[in-house]
Amino acid sequence: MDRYTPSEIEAKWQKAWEDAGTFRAVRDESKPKYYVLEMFPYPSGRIHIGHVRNYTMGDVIARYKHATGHNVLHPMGFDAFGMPAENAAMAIGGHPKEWTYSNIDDMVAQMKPMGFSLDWERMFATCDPEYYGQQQSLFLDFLEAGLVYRKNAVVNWDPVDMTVLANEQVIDGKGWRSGADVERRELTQWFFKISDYSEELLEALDHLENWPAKVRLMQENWIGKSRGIEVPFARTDGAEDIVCYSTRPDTLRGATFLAISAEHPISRAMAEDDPEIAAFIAETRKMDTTEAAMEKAEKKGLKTGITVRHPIWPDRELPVWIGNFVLMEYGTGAIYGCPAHDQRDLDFARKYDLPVVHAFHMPGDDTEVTTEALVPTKSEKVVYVDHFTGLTDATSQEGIDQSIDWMEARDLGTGQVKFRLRDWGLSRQRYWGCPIPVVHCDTCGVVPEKKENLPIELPDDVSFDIPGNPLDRHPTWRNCICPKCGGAALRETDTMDTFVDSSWYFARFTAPRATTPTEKADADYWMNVDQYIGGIEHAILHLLYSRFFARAMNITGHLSEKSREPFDALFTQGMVTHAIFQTEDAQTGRPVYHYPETVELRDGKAFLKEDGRECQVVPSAKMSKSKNNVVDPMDIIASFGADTARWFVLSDSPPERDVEWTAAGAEAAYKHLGRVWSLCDRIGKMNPSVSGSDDAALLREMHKTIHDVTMGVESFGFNAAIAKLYGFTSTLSKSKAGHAAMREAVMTLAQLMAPMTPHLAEDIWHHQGGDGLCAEAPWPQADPDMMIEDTVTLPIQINGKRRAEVTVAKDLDKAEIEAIALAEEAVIRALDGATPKKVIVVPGRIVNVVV
RNA sequence: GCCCGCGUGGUGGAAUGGUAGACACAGGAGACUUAAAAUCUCCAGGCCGAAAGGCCGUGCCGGUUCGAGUCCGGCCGCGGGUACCA
Repeated sequence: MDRYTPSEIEAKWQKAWEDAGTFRAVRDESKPKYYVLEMFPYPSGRIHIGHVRNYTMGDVIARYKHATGHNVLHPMGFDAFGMPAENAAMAIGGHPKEWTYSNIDDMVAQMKPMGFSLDWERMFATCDPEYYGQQQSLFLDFLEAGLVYRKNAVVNWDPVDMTVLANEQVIDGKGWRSGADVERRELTQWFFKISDYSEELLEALDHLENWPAKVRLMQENWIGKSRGIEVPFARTDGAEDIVCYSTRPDTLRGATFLAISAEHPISRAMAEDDPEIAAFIAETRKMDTTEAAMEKAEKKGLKTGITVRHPIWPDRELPVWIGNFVLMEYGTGAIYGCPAHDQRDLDFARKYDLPVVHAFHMPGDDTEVTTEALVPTKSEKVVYVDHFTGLTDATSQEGIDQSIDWMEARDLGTGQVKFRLRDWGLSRQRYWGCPIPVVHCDTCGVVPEKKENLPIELPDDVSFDIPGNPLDRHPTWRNCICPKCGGAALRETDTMDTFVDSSWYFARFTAPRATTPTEKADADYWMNVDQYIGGIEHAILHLLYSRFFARAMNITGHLSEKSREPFDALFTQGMVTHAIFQTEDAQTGRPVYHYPETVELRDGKAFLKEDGRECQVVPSAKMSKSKNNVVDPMDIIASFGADTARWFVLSDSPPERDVEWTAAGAEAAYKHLGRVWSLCDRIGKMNPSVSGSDDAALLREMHKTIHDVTMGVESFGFNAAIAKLYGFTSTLSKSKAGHAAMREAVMTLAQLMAPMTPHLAEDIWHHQGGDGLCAEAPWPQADPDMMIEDTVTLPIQINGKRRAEVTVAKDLDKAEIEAIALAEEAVIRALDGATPKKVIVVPGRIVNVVV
C-alpha cells in the first residue's frame, strides 16, 4: 500500500474494534465511569450530515475519555414513535411499524461506517414493546405517586393530524408538524404535574454550571416566575368577588376597569343566556394564544354590565369587561386595567372610552397621560398620587414588595407567586405512540392497568385510510377486563406524547434489557450523563421534561437522588449548513433549486454546468430537501471516507456555531489526511539507525501539541485542536530529527488525532508497530519540563505600540530584560533621545516603554 | 417591546488584558511536468514606499489601563429566545 485508501483502512479497523469489544460498556466499579450521550435520532431513514457532526463530537469525547482511563458508556438508540411514521403509512401505505424498523436498519447501516465508538449492544428503539412497556410501568408509578392526573382542558387541536398539541408544539399558531391552523377544543386529558416542580426546576438551574447560560436562561424564562398580588374586587350586585392578579400592585390606584377572560366562569355563565357574549366567546376561542396571531389580533372587549368597587376607594365603581386578550390559564383569568401605566390598557381604554387615572407621576412632572402610557424603568423613582406619597422605584423588586406589604397590611390583597409553566398534557389521539395503560370501567371509572399485564401492546392490524386514531375504531383491541372488578371495560385509546419517550431513555441505556424501567446498580453506577450533546432546538421542551422525569423517577424509586438533575454537562452544537443555488423559472418566476454537483464555481460565482447560466447563491442555509442542498454523508464516505467527514465537520468552525459544508473544505480535509498518511509511510521507511539534528525541538513541539490538543478537546475547542494538529503535522514533515524521535512524534500525532480520525490513527499506530490498538493506548501526557524553551521572544512596545522584539534567555529577571530592551537599536531609534518615564516588563510576555 | 448572544482579511475563523489575523479555504508566484492534474515551496489585512520603514486597522463614539478584539458606558447592525403573562 502506498496511498491513503480510507475504504480499506476504515473497514479493517472497525472490524478490529468490534472483534476486540473495545467499546462495549461493562460496569466496573474499579474504574471511573464516563457517560457521554448525543440526543438520539428520529428514524427518518437517512443519516443527515448534521447527525454526523453531532455524533462525531460525542465520539471525540468518548474516545478521549476512553484513552484517559475512563469506563465509557456511549450508547445509541432511536426516538421511534411519532407522526411521520403514520403519515408515511397514510401516504404510501404499509404500516408505521414496518416503516420505522426498516428505517432504523437503514440508519444503523449508515452509521456503522462512521466508526463511532458506540456500544451497539445497548441499542433500542422507543417503539420496542420492551421499552414502552417499562414506560407504562413508570406511568403507573407516577399515577400512584400523584404525579399524573386527568382534567378537562381547553387544548390546542390540530385539525389535520387530528390530535392535541402542547402549547410548546404550537408554532406561530400552527401545528409544529402539520403546519395547520390550530383550533381550541375542550377534552379530558392526562397531565403530568410538572408545575409542582416549578420552583425546584427554576432554582436548580443555578447549579447547572456546565450547561450553556443561554439554555438556562431560556428555561428560566419558560418557567416564568413572577411575584405579584391577588386582589379581590367586590361586586356591586353582591355576587362573589372577582379576583385579579397583578405583578404591578402599585398600579391598583390607577385601575379604571376589570377585564376577565372569555373562559372565565363568569363569562361562561353569562354566555348561557346572552347570545352576544356567547358569540364573543366563540370568536375569542378561534384565536390562538401564540405570538403571531396575538400580535395581529385586535384587542376587543365586551361590556358585561357587572360593576365592582375599587378596593382602596369603595365609592369608585369600575365596569367589568370581557377581554379577548386575557388568558384563563395565567394568573386568575381576570385583570384590572390601569390605562395610565400600561400601553395595552390605555389602548383598550381609548377604544372603549374608559377613564384614565394616574397612580403616580414622575417627580416634578405631572403631565397627564394621553396616548402613551407612563411606565417607569426599574431604577426610576415615582411620586404616588395618594396614600403612598414617598418616592419609590415602582417596578423594582423592592418597590413591588413594598406595595404588596402595604396592601396586605390593609387587607386589600394577598402576595402571590405565579409561574408561567403549566402542566404537561401528554394525551395524544394517535396510534403510533405508547398506549396509556389505563382502562375505563362503567362501574369503577378510570382504573390503572395491572403491571403484570404490561406491556399493553399496540395492535398490528390497523388501517390509516381515515384521519383520526385507528385505536378508536379497532374492532377488538379496546375490549378488556377491568383490573378492579373483573367486568368488561374499555382501554384508553390515547397514546403518550413522544416527548415522554425521550424523557427517560438516557436512564434506560444504563440497563436496556432490564425487566424494570431501570436497574438500581447500573443506574447508580452510570448515571448521570456526564456530557450530553444536542441541538439548541431542545433547549426548553426535551430538556425541561427530562429534568422533571428524573425527579419523578427519583420519587418513584427508579433513580437515586443524585440523578434528579440527569445531565451534568450540556453542549449545544450548531448546524451544518450548505449554500443554496437557485435560478428563476422563466415562466412562473418561481425559484428553481439546483444540486451542488450540477453547479460550477468560478471567481466566486456559480454557474450551471448544463448551460452556463449564472445561479444566485444563498450562503449558509439550513439543509433542506426542498432546497436541494442536502449533503448525504454516504456520498462523502464513498468519495473520501469517514475520517475525512469527521475531520471536516470538526474543523474550521467552533462546535457551537453553524458550519458551512463546502466541497472544497471536505477535499482539503481529505488531502491533509493523505499527507499525514504519507508522512507516516515515509517515517516507516527511514533508516532506524540514522540520528537527526533537532530531536529536542521536535519533542518540545510534540509536548506543546499534546498540551494544546488536550485542552482543546476538554473544552470543546475542536477547531482549535485541529489547527494545532495541522501545525504539528507541518513541523513534523519538515523536521530533520532522527528516526526514534520521528517515530515517537508520529505515533503521538496518531493518538492525538485518534478521537477525530480513529481509523487513520489506528493504521498509523499499526504501521509504526504500536502495542495493541491505538484506541486502547493511554492518552499521551504533556511533560511541562519538555515544553520549556531556552529563549523567549518578547515584543517591545513604546507607549503601547509594538516597535521591536528581542529574543532573550528565559530566566532573565525584569531588570536584565529592561536593560536589553532599552539597548535595542530599534528602541533607541524610536525613543529618539527621549527618557522613558516607566518601563513595564512582564516576563515571558511583553516589554512596554512609557515615554 | 423585553431578554440574551454576536459584529475581526475575499471566506470560515484564532487570540488567560500583553506581537491582532494562528490554522484552513479561495487567490497569487514559483518548482516538478512535453502539458495538465496531483504534489511541493513561497507570498498574502489596507494605504504609502524600490527597500528599510511608516501610517491606519477587530461595526461606530467615548471611557478605564503602561497596554483593549478582550473590561465599562452609549449607539448602530445582525441573529436567537420570548410575550396581549396582567
